[in-house]
Amino acid sequence: MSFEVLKSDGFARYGKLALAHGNVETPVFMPVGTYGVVKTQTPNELKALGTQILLGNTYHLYLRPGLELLKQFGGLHSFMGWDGPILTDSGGFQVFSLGPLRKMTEEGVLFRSPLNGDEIFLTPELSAEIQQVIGSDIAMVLDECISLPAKSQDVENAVRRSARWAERFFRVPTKVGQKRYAILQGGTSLAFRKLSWELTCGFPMDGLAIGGLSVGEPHHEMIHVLEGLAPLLPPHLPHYLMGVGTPRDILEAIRCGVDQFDCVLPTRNARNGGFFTPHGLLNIRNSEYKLDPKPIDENCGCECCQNYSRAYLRHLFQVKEILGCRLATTHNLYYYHSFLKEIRDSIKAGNFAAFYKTKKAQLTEAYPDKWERSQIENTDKE
RNA sequence: UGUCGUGUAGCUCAAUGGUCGAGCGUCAAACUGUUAAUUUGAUGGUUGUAGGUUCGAGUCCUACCACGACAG
Repeated sequence: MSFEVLKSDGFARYGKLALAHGNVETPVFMPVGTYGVVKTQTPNELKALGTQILLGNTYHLYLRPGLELLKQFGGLHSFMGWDGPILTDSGGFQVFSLGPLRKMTEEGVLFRSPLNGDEIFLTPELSAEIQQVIGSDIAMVLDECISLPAKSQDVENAVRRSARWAERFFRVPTKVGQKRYAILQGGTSLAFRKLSWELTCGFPMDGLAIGGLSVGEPHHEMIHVLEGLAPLLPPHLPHYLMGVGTPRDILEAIRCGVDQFDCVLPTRNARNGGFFTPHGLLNIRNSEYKLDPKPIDENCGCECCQNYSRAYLRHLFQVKEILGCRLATTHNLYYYHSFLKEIRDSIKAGNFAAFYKTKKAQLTEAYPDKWERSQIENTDKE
């Protein structure tokens, strides 16, 4: 068994995932390193922050540096100097996010490279091949992700096409040591989510991902899907919620049995001056921090909070010095990894339910979603 | 002291005699399997001052003020 649930509390589980490049304790947050680098951080720094496994991207790595170079280096691990586990996304998300630069067909997706306009035809088989050359510990099937809200026919089409692509993906012979995850689609409809599972459950998967969430729907709709899905997810497989999310989203998803997460929020927000704290996102560029000698978070043990004031960090962003991006990324990843560790500890200790209750109250206030924020604004106006 | 030139947003500059704009700055907001150290929005003006010509002046005329260049 490569995945073992060591303790559970409701649907929440603490587990161990054994991969070719080491073991991973779950639930786990996987920082996004699209191009074979978590922007601003070295592998050693990532490890020190508590990173267990990284995410890389098939589509981007295929464009640059390309297969020839990756083959020459024997894969991404040795190329980037990271000896821990790597999960690669299949390029499915780019099908969705690259918008007008692509053309969908049943056979695959025709992309136009944003770099030089070259045509790239990404198929389930090619995605599998690229991920094998990359040498990731976990490869994802190529799926079709759509934005929400969507017409029910479009959601169903995405579910069915993703399943057909998954079938082709799993026909490609496995590479030794590489796990493969299937992906559920279905938008916010539980009926389509169930259909997606029925069409997918026969494939020889090592893990199951939930895709197509956090793509425009309100927080409570995402939670609704996760709650409905929780009893359906096969308990012996690791569950991966793709692209999610805020600390609050993650807490809720773990309650619903999710084991793995990835998200650009901690790293992207960092570069835009957004620091994650227990009290919400702190925008260091705001003038209220101009003279503030306090650290971002007094209770945080990261290098950034141990050594630098808000005033200094704001200064770094004002003058666009790279160190600002670095320190913010350091802080945010430390925050995410520490948060996940707290959750793992609470499940291990058998107190997840109580932990969830107090954290939920805090985070609901600290991280209201777009829909809730507009409610709050309307209340203020009255 | 004289001659010439220049005065428009915090800064650098636009604007046939016909509603003074832009970039940067400043202040905010957004960001969920990264096309993103990005994007969006807001703020910001007695056009150096005082007169004059004109239906109408940032623009033309006069004086003054400030700054710059050159000449003594």
